Amino acid sequence: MGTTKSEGFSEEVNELASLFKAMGHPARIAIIQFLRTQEKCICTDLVNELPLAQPTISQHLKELKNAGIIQGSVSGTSICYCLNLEKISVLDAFLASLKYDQNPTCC
Amino acid sequence: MGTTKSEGFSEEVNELASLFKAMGHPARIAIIQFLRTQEKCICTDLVNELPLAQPTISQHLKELKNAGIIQGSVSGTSICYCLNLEKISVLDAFLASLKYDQNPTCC
DNA sequence: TTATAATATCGTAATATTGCAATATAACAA
DNA sequence: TTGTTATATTGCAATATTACGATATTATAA
Repeated sequence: MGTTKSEGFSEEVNELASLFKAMGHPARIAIIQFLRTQEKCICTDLVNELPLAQPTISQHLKELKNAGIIQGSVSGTSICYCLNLEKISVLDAFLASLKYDQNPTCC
Repeated sequence: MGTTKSEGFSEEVNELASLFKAMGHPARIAIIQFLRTQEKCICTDLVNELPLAQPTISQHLKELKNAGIIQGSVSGTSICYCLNLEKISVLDAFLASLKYDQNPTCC
C-alpha cells in the first residue's frame, strides 16, 4: 500500500505522529536549528546554509509549515519563518511523559 | 530520487532526524504509549491492541528497535520490548533547547 | 515598463515506506 | 515427535517521499 493507516488510532496519536514525521528529515532539523539561532529568519540564508537546491528547501519549509512547526509571515520579497513553540511543546510534553510511569522491573 | 540526502548535515542532525523519523508513524507512537503503561511488554498484546496485522506490527517494532528507541529481550516464546529512555532523552533535550535562545522579536 | 531578487509551484525520475498474505522460525507442551 | 503459540522474514503491490530543473509568481528597484 504505502499509505499510512490512521483510522483506528486516536487523534492524539495521529497528531503526535505527524509532528514527529515532519521533524524526521535532516534538512528539516537543520532548518529548525538555524531558525533558532537567527535574528531574521529569511529563507535565502537557508539556501546558502543547506546542501540542497532552493526548490527542495522550499518544499521542506512547506512541510514544516503544514505541520504547524514553523510559521511564516511575508516581509517584502522575503519571508520570515519562525518556530511555533506551541507545537514543540506538544512533542516535548509527550516525550517528558514517557520518562515517568515506567515500570522499573521491565527489561 | 526518493533518497534522503544526509551528506552535508552534521552527525547530530542526522541522528536527531532518524530518531524523529522512527517516531513519525501512528502505529509506532501507539506502541510507545502502550509500552509505557504495561507491566509486561509482550508483543501479542500489541496485535490485539493495534488495528494492524501481525507482520506489520513486527515491522514497526523492528524500526523502533533499529532506531534504538525500544529494546527487546527474549523471554521464552514471547519478547519483552521496552522503551530506551536514553534515546527519548536525546529528543527531549533537543526540543527543550528550542524553547530557549529564541529571538523574541522574530515574527 | 523592465529588470532583478526571493520564493513557490510543477513535473518527473529515483527511491522509500506501508501493509499484508504467505511462509519461516523458534520455544515450549503433549 | 507433533502440535501450538509467538514472532520474524519474504515478496510484492500501492502509495509516498525526496530532489531538482524548469518555470511561475510576487515585490521592489531602476
